[in-house]
Amino acid sequence: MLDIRLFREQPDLVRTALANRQMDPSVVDEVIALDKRRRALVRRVEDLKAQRNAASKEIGRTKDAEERAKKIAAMRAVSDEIKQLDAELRELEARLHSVLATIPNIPDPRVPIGKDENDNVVVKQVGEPQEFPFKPLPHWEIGTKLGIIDFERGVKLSGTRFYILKGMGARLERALIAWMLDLHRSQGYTEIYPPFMVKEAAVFASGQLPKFRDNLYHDAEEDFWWVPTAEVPLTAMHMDEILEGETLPRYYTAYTPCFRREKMSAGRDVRGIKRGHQFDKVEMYIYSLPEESDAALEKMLADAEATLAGLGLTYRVVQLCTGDLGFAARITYDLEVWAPGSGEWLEVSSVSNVGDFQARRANIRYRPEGGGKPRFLHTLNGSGLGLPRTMIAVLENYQQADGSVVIPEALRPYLGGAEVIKPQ
RNA sequence: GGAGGGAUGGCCGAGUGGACGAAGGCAACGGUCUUGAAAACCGUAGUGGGCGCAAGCCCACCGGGGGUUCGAAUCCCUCUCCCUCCGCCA
Repeated sequence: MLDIRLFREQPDLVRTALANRQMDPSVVDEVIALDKRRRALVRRVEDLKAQRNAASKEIGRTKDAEERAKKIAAMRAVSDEIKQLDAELRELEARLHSVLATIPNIPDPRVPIGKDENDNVVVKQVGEPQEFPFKPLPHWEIGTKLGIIDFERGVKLSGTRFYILKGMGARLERALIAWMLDLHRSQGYTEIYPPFMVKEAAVFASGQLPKFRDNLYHDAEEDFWWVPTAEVPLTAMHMDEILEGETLPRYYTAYTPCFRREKMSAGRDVRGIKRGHQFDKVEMYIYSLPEESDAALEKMLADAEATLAGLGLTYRVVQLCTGDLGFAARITYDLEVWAPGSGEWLEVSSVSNVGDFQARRANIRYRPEGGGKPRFLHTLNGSGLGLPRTMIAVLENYQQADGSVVIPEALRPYLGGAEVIKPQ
């Protein structure tokens, strides 16, 4: 959520931001008009309330019954008007809120301006796409041949975009999760195990609602929403809190499954395990002082990179342009890992500074050290990493001519010392 | 699922229609006293919004949302959460 003052004081900043995001800037005028009307109404209604308060006190002091009745009668009209204006005001504020709730964050000035993902900028690449003495297979073939991914039974159970991991496949998934959590713990993050279903307010806080309702699963009877990412509970965890300044920054990491309808991606990436309705992810999250959030972004990016480096994978860092930036983000770096079998760079992590955007939605503030008014803090989120695509990269990069897959060294302690996955 | 009891400021806790933004205590902060500290004493302290250059004035907030009333922490409705007991359950 953007600060309403931005619309009053720097409307062009917001218009430009929306235009750079390839969106219609006319909502800005709508917000300004609503805000103006709201303030005029507030003034009127508060004026009447002040009148009423004064009169009520007087009535309380009036002993003479007749005079009292006269005063009460006079106030009845005022009270009725207040009631009516209050109702109007409520409606107006609800509208203003719902319009504001759908306006994305303002991109950081350093973000390259661009139309879509084609204008993203590759910042750096670490490693080179590996040369194979044989034709590397895509993971769906490797997984099937090894007997560690069962697509057919996944579909039998749950339909398209579901699969079963079996034997070393399931263990590899678990090993990756455990290893990532341990790595982030060593980087200073506190491990969190959150609920996987949360209430609507929690999903609103991180920005997935109301705009991305179509991509979320929720219970039809109760207010339960399946988390599309751990970012949701990690944001909402501190909803409506004022944190002490000296406890910042706070570093959190969490594993959760993520549930997404993928309505917008219908027909895309249907092959393999690249895009499922349910997938695992280890997330990093930082609550930061505003003045430190730039540095926090650098740390988080480095921490995410360490995950890929630790697995010995070739990857590149891509800075998203304004047109490809997520709703809540001010600035985002994607990490893309090379998948030689599929022959593509796969997005395994998205590291973003969202500034105070989520903090405003979630009403999370901090009290500056030494006292003072509470202020909104900054939040950052980043995957470290998305599991299925990491799994793809591991399988495709570590595949051998004989069809086996060598296990990255870092993971071996998590797999009872096993060094290779052979057909089972 | 059934029955009952609760929710008040950072914390504890009083308050059942009229100067209550809310007694009292604890904690916090500033000061007096002290060589220093403690104790004691004095004082300051919430959040959001509107108007204003400012000083400041006003409005709202006693779990959330509605309502009754000239006036609500207090009465009514509703929702949420917590506690106790019973039932069921991994």
